[in-house]
Amino acid sequence: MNTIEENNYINSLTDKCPIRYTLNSLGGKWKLLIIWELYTNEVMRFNELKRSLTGITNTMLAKSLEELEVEDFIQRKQYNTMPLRVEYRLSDRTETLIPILEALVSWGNTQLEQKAE
Amino acid sequence: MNTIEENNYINSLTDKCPIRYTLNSLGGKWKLLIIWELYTNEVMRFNELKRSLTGITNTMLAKSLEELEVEDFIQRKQYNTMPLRVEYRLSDRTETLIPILEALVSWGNTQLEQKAE
DNA sequence: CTGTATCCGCGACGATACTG
DNA sequence: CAGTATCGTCGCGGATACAG
Repeated sequence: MNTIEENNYINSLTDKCPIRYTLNSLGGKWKLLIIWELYTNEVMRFNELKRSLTGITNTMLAKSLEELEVEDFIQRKQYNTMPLRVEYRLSDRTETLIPILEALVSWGNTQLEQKAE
Repeated sequence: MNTIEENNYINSLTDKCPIRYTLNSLGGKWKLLIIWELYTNEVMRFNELKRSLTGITNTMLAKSLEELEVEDFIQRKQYNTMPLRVEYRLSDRTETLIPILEALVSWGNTQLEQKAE
C-alpha cells in the first residue's frame, strides 16, 4: 500500500466500480434525504428544506446542495426579488434514480416494522 | 438545537425514517461492497474478501464484517481446522436487498458510461 | 489464516456569527 | 431569505504490529 501508483489505482476505482461511484456522489449523511424531500415536494426553498431535514445545519445543507447541483442531481433557480427567493428541484437525470430510492424506502420501512415486533 | 430532548429526537429518526435507518446500517465505505462481493461469489473467506476489496485494511474489513453479522446481513461460519478457516455468506434477510443493489449497480454503470462519452 | 490492539490523521460534520 | 465565514470536534477509516 501507499505508493503513488497504488493510490491512483484505488482512486480510479471510483470511475470503474458502480458502487464506489454511487457512494462517492450520493454517500454521506444528507444527500439521499435531500433528493427524497425534493421528490416528494417537487419544489422547495432553502429554509423549507432546512425545516424538513431535522438536524441539518446551514453549512451542511448549503454544501450538499452545491455538490448535488454540480453533479446535476438537482437544479437551482434564483429569483432576485426582495427578499431573495431560491428554488430547488430534481434534475431530469435524477428521475432514473427515483425507482431505486422508492425501493430503498420501501425496504427500509419493512425492516423497521419487523424490528418493531 | 443541542438540548438533550432535541438530540434524542434526532437519534430516534433512525427508527422512523427508512432512509436514515438504511444509511445507518449500510452506510459507510465498505458494507455495500462487501455485500456485493458475497452476492456474486456466494461464499468467501476473510483473505479472499480482502483481496477483492482493493484498498481495504484488516481493521475495516473485520469491523465491517462484524457489524454486518450483528445486524444479520451476513453469516459467519468458523471451522477450527489448522489453519483456521472462516466462511462468510449472505443471510436470508439480505436477499430482499439484492434487487435494489442490482438496480443500483446497473444505474451506476449507466452513469459511468455516459460520463465516459 | 483470521483476526485484535494500538495509535492517529484527516475530513465529514456541526455550531455560531455574520453578510448581501 | 439564502446563504458564507470561521472555527471546532469527533469518529470514520487507515497503518502497523502482533496474537491465537
